[in-house]
Amino acid sequence: MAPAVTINIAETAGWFHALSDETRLEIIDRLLGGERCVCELTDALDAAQSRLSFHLKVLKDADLVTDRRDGRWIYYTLNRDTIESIESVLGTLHHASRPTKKRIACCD
Amino acid sequence: MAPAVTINIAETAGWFHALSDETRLEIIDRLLGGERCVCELTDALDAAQSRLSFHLKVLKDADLVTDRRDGRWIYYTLNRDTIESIESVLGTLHHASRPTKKRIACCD
DNA sequence: TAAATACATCAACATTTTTTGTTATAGGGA
DNA sequence: TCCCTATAACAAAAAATGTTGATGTATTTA
Repeated sequence: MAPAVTINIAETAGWFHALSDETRLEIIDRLLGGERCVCELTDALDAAQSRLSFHLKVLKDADLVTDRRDGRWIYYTLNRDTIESIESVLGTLHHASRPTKKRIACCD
Repeated sequence: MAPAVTINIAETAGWFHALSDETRLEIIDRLLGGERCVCELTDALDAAQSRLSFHLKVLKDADLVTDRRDGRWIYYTLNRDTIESIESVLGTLHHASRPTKKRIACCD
């Protein structure tokens, strides 16, 4: 069977893993409204600070958010470039050339 | 802070979870070429049958693939409708209204 | 310079997921 | 019918993940 080279498996798995947790999706959802500092997110999600910090790190490692410090606050922002990259992977899955015919043989 | 109602958190997390594993992405990558039976995938991925069966079930439960039986073989196919739904979630994230200005106050 | 604030990091633990090995079931051919 | 193959299902072991509480580190303010 032809090897598959369509997508970067490891990078893609990393992105989807970062997006596969409800807490992290809640964070992202809040960030849709613009940048937020950690304290706002802990309030909004009613979560312990260390818990938020853990999830923010996962998102940051996956390049889904960026942060900037302003005084004692650190503001997190959605990284729309990465989201665009993920969209394009899904586009690949969606629009990949369909098979021209059904299977002919198998397991021989 | 405004509650977020933009996406269905639980459903979205489920989809992304199914896509967050390298073995499952490999499977999907092979399915891009058309439907495949389990034995072809075990050969291609050099994975035990029980392992493949587990991951195929995860993909099936997430509605990312469908299967059909033909004699002794069961063929798996990508479900492009679901992929389309996931694309649309990402579109939401990507195109969500950007904030009009920087933060004004925080944590007071 | 000491105290307070905002956040990161670490270690311990519980829970969930994944892998592996084994057994069960269904279809096809002799 | 009996046997062989393809695959699902189950159970136990191994690995990964998330939560919590304690501690560390910048930064600001008194």
